[in-house]
Amino acid sequence: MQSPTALAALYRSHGRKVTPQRQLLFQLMHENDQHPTAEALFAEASAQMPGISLRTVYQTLNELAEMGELQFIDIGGGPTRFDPNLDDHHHVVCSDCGHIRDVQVSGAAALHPSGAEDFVINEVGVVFQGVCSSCEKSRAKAGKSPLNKTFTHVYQN
Amino acid sequence: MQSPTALAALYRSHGRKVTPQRQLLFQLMHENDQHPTAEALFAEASAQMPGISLRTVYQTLNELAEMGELQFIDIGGGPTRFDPNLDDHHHVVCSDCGHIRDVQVSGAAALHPSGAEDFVINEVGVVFQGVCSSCEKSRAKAGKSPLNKTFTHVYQN
DNA sequence: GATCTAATTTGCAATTTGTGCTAACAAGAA
DNA sequence: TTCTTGTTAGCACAAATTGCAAATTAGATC
Repeated sequence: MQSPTALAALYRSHGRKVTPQRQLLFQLMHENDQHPTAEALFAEASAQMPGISLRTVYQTLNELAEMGELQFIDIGGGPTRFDPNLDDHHHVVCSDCGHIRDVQVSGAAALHPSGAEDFVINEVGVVFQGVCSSCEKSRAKAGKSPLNKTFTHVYQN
Repeated sequence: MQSPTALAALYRSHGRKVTPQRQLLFQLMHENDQHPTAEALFAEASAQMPGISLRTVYQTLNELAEMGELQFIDIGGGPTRFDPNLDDHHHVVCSDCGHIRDVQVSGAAALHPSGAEDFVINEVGVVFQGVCSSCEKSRAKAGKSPLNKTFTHVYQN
C-alpha cells in the first residue's frame, strides 16, 4: 500500500478524516510484509497508543481494503490476514506454523481454467503450501514424518 | 471421495464405527459437486434424518478431511465449504454469488514460486475469481459497472 | 442372541472472529 | 472559535465452530 502521507491525502480526498489512530495504522501497515491479523495489529498499535480500540483497527482495515490499498487473505479458517502488498504476487504458506510469504510466480497470469467457459475471469491467485526452513529443521529434529498432503487456496475480497 | 460403501470399509479399518448418521453423510457428500457448507449438509441430512445433530455433521466432515477424503475451501471469510473431489483440480469462484466450480488448470503443477527457496513445497492451489454467466446476465440487465478488481485465493487443510 | 466396552451422538456452553449500534469526541471547514 | 460531520470506543450481538459430558449404540466376544 501507499505511504502514510499518501494515504492521508487519499483519505482526505475521499472526505475521510485523518485521525491519529488511522495515521498509526498507516505506519504499522506500510511495508509490513508479515500479513498480520487484526488482533496482531491491535497489539502493536496498543503498545504505541494505549486505549486504541480493536473496533477501530477492523474499521480502518476495511476502509483500506475498500479503497484497494490492501487485500484480505484467509488461510485455513483462522483469522483474516491483511496484505498491504499491491504488486502482482502470490503466496506460500507454511503448513506447520502458518507463516505466509509473498512470492512471484512467473506464468501465473497465463493460466486459464478448463470447465468455466461461462465465467468472465478477473483474477488469478496461486497459493503454495509447504514447510518453511525453520519448521523443517524442528521437524527433522523431532523425527517427524512428512506432512500429509494438503491443498491450500487463498483468497481476497 | 470414495463411495459410501468404500468409506464404510475405510472407517472400520480405522477402528471407527459406521453409524447411520455417517452413512447418510457419506451418501450426501459422495459425488456432491456443490461445495456445500456444514449448515447446508445439515439441512439436507435433517430432511432425511430428523434429529441429526449439526455437531455430528462437523465431526464427520473433520474425520473425512483427516482421512484425506475431502478438502476444505474457505472463500472470503464465510463458512467453510467442503469439496469431496479428490482429483487434481482447482477452483473458480463467482465474486457475485459465491458459487464455486471445480476446474482443470493445465500447467498448474509446473508453477513454482520465486522467493521461497527455503520452503519445501507440497501443494499448489489456483483460484480464479470471476463472474458466472447467470450473474453476468443480471449484471447487464441492472446496468451495473464491472466489478472492482479483487484477488481470490483458496486453501484447504 | 445377550453382554460388554469403547466409540459416537447430542445438546449446550464456550470460543473465536468480526460487525452493529450509539453516545462522546474530534478533524477540518467556515 | 464555532460548527458540522465523520470517527472512536466499548459493548452487545452474530456467525461459525469446538469442548465437554451424559446418554446411546456399533460391533466384538461369548
